[in-house]
Amino acid sequence: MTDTTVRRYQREEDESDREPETDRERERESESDRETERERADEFVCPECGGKLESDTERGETVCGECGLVVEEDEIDRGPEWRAFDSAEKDQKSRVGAPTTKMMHDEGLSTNIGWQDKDAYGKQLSSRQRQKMQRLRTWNERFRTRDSKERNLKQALGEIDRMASALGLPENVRETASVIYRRALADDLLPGRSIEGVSTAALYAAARQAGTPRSLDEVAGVSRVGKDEIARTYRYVVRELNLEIRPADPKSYVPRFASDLELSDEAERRARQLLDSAKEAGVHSGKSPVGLAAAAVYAAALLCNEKVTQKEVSEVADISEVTIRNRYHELLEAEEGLEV
DNA sequence: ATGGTTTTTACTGCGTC
DNA sequence: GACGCGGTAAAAACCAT
Repeated sequence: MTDTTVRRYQREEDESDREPETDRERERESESDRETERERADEFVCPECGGKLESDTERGETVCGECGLVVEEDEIDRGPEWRAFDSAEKDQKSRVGAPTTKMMHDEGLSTNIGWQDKDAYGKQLSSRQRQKMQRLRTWNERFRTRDSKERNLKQALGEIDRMASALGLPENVRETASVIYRRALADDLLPGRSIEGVSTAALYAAARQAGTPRSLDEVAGVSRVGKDEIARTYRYVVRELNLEIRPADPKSYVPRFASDLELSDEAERRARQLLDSAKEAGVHSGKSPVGLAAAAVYAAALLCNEKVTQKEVSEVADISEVTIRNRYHELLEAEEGLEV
C-alpha cells in the first residue's frame, strides 16, 4: 500500500491539443515530393542576407542562421510517419501502436482476396466475375474484422465485469465502461495495447464519469496490469475519444467512505458541508481529492461525536494518516474562516 | 534531467483508558 | 502499557519545466 491516489487532479482539463490532423496528413503525401524539390532549388540561401538557412524540424520552420529571418513557417513535416513525432517529448507515450500486419489477431491467417482483377494466369476477369469478386471482398472483410473484434470485445467485457464487481461498481458503470471500450475498439485504439490495459482504463474512466470514482490503486489492485500502464492507457483513451472527465470531486468519495465506516447520515452530510466550504475557501487545488474526502469524513465524524480513528479512515480511504491530519486541519481552518 | 510540490514513512512525545 | 493523536524530518512519488 505504498503508492496511492489519483494524481493529475485539476490538470486534466488540458484538452487543448486535439485537432484532427487528417487533412494535413493527406496533403503531406502529395506535397512532400514537390517540397524537397523546392528546397534543393533554393539551396538553403536566405533571400534577405544570403546567409545559410537552417530548418527547425521541431517547430516546422526554416530560419536564416544569419539574420534570423523565418523563411518558411508551418512547413510540411517530413519527419517519420506520425505527427506525434513533433511532440514526442511532450507526449511520448501516446503513440499509436505499430502498423498492424504482425499484430493482427489472426496473424494474417485468414483469407485474403487480391485487389487486382486478374485470375491465376494473370488474365483480366470478365465484368461479371469482377463484380462477384468485389462482393466477396466486401463480405470477407466484414466477417473478418467482425469476428476478430467480437472476440476481442467478448474477452474485454468479461474483464470489465470481473473488475467492476470486485470493486463493487454498479451496473451503469459497467455499461459505460463497455461503451467506452467499444468506442476504443471502433477507433482502432487497440493495436499495440493490451486488452487488459484498455478495459481497465475504460472501467476507470467510466467509474469517474459516473461519479463513483475508484482510485488508481484500487483499480490496479483488481486488474492484471500495472498502475502506470493503466494511467498511460487511460490518458490515451481519454484524449483519443475526447471523453470529458473532470478531476474527481472529493464529495463523490464521501458516501463510500462513510458507509464503510458505518457513519450516520448526519456525519455524511456534515462531511459534504465541510468539503463545500473547503471549495469556497479554495483549499483545493493540487491536493489529492481522496485525501480531502478522507479528512472531511474524519472531521465530520469527530464533529458528530462518532468514534472513528484516523487509522480506520486511512485504511478505507487508502491514504496515510499524516495526510488526513494535514487536510483536516486545513478543512477546519477553511470552515472557520468562512463562518466568521 | 531538474526542481517544486505533495504524499508517505518512520519516529517522537503527550495524554487517556 | 497500549492506543489514539499530533508534529517533524527525510524520502519517495508525481508533475511541470
